[in-house]
Amino acid sequence: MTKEVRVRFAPSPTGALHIGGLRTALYNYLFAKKMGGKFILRIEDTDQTRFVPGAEEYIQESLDWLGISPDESPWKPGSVAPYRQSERKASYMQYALELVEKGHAYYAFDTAEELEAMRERLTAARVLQPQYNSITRSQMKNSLTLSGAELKERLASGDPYVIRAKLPLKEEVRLHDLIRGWVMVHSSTLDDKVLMKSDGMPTYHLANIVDDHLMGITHVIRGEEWLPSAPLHVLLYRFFGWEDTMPQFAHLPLLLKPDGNGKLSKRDGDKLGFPVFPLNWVDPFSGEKSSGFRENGYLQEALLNFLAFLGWNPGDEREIFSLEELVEAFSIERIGKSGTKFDIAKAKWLNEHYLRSSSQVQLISYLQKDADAAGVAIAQEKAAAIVALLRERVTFPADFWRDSQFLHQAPSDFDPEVATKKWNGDAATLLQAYAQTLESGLPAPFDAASAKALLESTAEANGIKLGKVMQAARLAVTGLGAGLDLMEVFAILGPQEVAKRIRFALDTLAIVD
RNA sequence: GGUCCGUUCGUCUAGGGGUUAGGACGUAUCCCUUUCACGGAUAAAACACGGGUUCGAUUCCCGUACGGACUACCA
Repeated sequence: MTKEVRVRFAPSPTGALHIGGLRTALYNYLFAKKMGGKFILRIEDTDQTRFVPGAEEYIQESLDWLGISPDESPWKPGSVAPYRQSERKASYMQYALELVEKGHAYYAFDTAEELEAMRERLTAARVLQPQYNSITRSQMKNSLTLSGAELKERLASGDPYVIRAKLPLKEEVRLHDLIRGWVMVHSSTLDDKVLMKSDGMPTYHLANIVDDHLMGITHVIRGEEWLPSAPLHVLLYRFFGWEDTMPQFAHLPLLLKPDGNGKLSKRDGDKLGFPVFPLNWVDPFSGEKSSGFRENGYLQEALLNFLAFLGWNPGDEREIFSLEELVEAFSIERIGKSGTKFDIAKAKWLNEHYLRSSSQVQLISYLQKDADAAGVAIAQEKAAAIVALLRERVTFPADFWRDSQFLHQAPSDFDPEVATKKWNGDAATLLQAYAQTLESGLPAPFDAASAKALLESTAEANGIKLGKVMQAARLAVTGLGAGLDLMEVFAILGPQEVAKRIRFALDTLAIVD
């Protein structure tokens, strides 16, 4: 039997969870469930200067909303707790020290100014990549260049220092990526990355390797932006002697801007008018607001389906997948290699699909909720009729209310273009007669069929062709030139309201024949 | 600049040495219809370029171009 699959999603609580991060979380979840393994959430808050209050809760709420809650997390600790790196702080130093002892890391005392001076010197000497590496470290202030006595003294006096990885000068580092195959990088292009910062916190690189090891992570599924540092991570596993349990890597293609160039960013959403975050978010420091898919009316099933297909496909022609179906169909092998442009039109289409397959009761509740908020009471029967008429033509839940405005309130003005083109003497004559009939009281129930029959007979009695005046009738009653089946609208409004609206139109609209 | 990754219709993609290069979104047209949608049908639309390898390359290899990521005591 093989080892249980354990994957982790490891965001930093530095703000709202980006939609790309959410997709990474989804793929981790899908893989874990597919393999019968565990999906773990670890908060990577080693940069105290970037911590943003509320960001953790935002992450949690986003995952919960999508239905991909982690099996283990800070809020649901498993056997490898804690799940917040700030709470694991105490354990990292011993690992860094272990590397120092093994000769794979060293203390460095260089100040920010000295580092800057080094880079300037190197740049002046036309060194292409000024970096702290196997060559330049010999000229810097570190435990490799300082005398044993001075090192002891600096350490004892509490001089601030970092611990850097000591990378080999010449070594081909190979790593196998589940999505990209073998990736080869020469160690001479890597620099001596900082492992422990002077504030006593580890950097991503150290914390990540140590925690993945300690938490029994079997597969690291993360964004492509980590690919360049993956060779360093492989080296660290080797330094620790953990190579035989090193997780497998899968670097996901990035989500790109819809118009082509670059990684999708927060600004794109603002600019193009669609969200790039799952939920609304207000930055606690700047007060800046970002809108979310959820509040924009996207259904969680739709966002899930949309996200899953950004870089993955099942290999056949199915497009509509529930979370369970995604789990069933998912495989890392079918994740694409190239960056994916974010196309909101597809998300809208999916949303329409899921909205239409929602229950009548659910859709009515959307309408009623918005009506309540606007202080309008809609009889349940009327709401049901509205939803039935609208369900094939909405994209978002809020459309039920928005697109049924004219059913709740008589038009105060009329589409001028339609009025000019369609309003004529015949229409006025017919509607005048129709309104009169409606006002005189009707024997039969007033439904779409009887409303139509009555309109037809009225037209016939006046020698008017119905087709010529339907648009005018629509204009008179709704103020608009297009929309729902007019007779159904009449039925919902009822005879008295229809007559009243016709009277108003007759009084308001000028006849231009 | 350097390192690494990538490149099939506008977009998401299937495919893979011999195919009419398939699907979906979007777009257009037609049908349905009192309008608009829905639905149905149809159409336009792609293998970045140049060399190899091969009987044959969109598919394999190498270059070029283009795009992207990374290049912090951020993750």
